[in-house]
Amino acid sequence: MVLCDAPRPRNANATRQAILEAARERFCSDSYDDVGMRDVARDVGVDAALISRYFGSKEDLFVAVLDSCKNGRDLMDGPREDFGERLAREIVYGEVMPCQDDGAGAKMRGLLILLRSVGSAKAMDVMQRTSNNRFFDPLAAWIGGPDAPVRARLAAGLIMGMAIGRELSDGYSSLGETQKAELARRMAVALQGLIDN
Amino acid sequence: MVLCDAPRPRNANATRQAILEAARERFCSDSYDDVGMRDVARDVGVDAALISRYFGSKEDLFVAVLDSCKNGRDLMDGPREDFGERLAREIVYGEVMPCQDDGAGAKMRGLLILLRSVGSAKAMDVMQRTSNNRFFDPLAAWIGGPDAPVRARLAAGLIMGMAIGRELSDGYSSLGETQKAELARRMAVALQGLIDN
DNA sequence: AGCGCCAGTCAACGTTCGGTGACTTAATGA
DNA sequence: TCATTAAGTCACCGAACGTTGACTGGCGCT
Repeated sequence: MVLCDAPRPRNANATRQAILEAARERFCSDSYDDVGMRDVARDVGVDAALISRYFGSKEDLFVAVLDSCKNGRDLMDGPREDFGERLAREIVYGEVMPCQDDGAGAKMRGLLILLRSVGSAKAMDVMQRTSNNRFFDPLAAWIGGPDAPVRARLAAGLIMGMAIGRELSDGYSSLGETQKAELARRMAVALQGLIDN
Repeated sequence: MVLCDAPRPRNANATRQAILEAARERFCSDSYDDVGMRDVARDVGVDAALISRYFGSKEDLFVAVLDSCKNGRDLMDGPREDFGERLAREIVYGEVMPCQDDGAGAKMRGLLILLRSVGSAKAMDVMQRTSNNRFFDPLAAWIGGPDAPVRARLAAGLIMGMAIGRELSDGYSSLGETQKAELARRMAVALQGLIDN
């Protein structure tokens, strides 16, 4: 999305930041393979060569984007007894997708980016590292207790799977409003059970 | 995997079938974008042009592969009260990945292929159609009852998410044997709860 | 044996990709 | 005002992709 046709003021830091944000937006809505350097460059209104210059390689850009996202830890702030409901609401209703700069879904952004690029061989290394450091491990630490790693995997699995199912089902568009509410309710219960139990 | 260096006997049907199987294997272990026509062709020991000739386009080949897989309905054969445990075992332990021609994971193959290519923009259309026709809908029908679609989404979500988590965690290699068992047990319980409840 | 058909090959096309190095242009300090 | 530095552009590379059309060679039929 080109925001302005006027020539960008020559400010390396600002441009670098703009590239990072454009890339973040792209990686939020397309997989690693489907995001092209030229796409990101066009969004910023800059030549693609500049991205290589600032960030090195595409993979480095991807890492920088992931680092720029809020830590997965933020998923868990809020009362523990609401965890399931908060997450379920965030996934079933629209706050996940849009990926605005500071929207309600900001805390989901890192996870969303990871989900988008699941299956991309080129991004696998980065993904595995990041998903552990930023998502599984914090979640397990937050859950606590002896079986925390196991329960974290389960909770994360349900969250990821539902987010993907949402993609596959085009935002659960085939479900009516009451069914959607029921889906959110049931997901909240299941999720809460996974971390409480 | 080239099985034989001797020139393939001139049999269009057999060759077509061989291409289909090689493609199925490829799509099982790599995403749509990461599977190249030349890769498949090399596996069969045939020129890539032949695939275009037989199947039309890459997307058509992908559709043909999905059609050649067992219907998702097969996931559900077996006693209903074992559903959770069967699926959990299949996902936590190794039967999903290998994707041999007639292995125990054969019934998971269609789902696995779908999961691999989640996120690929080029495969999205096919994926959405297939995942509904072959996976969500049969599962909902099997579950039955008023909230079947909702519960099917949840069960499918957990299954998909755990399968993906398995990818991200390199086969849950960081978990010990007892933790793995605990993971399978908890997943079985959660899954069973989603369809029974 | 000769012929025609068809499975399969080959070389090439046009595109797109990520990345590089040389260039131009704008801002800055003396 | 002018030279220097850094920001940004431009043309291009080599590789990979899916796909095409012309070609080749072996098989079966008469």
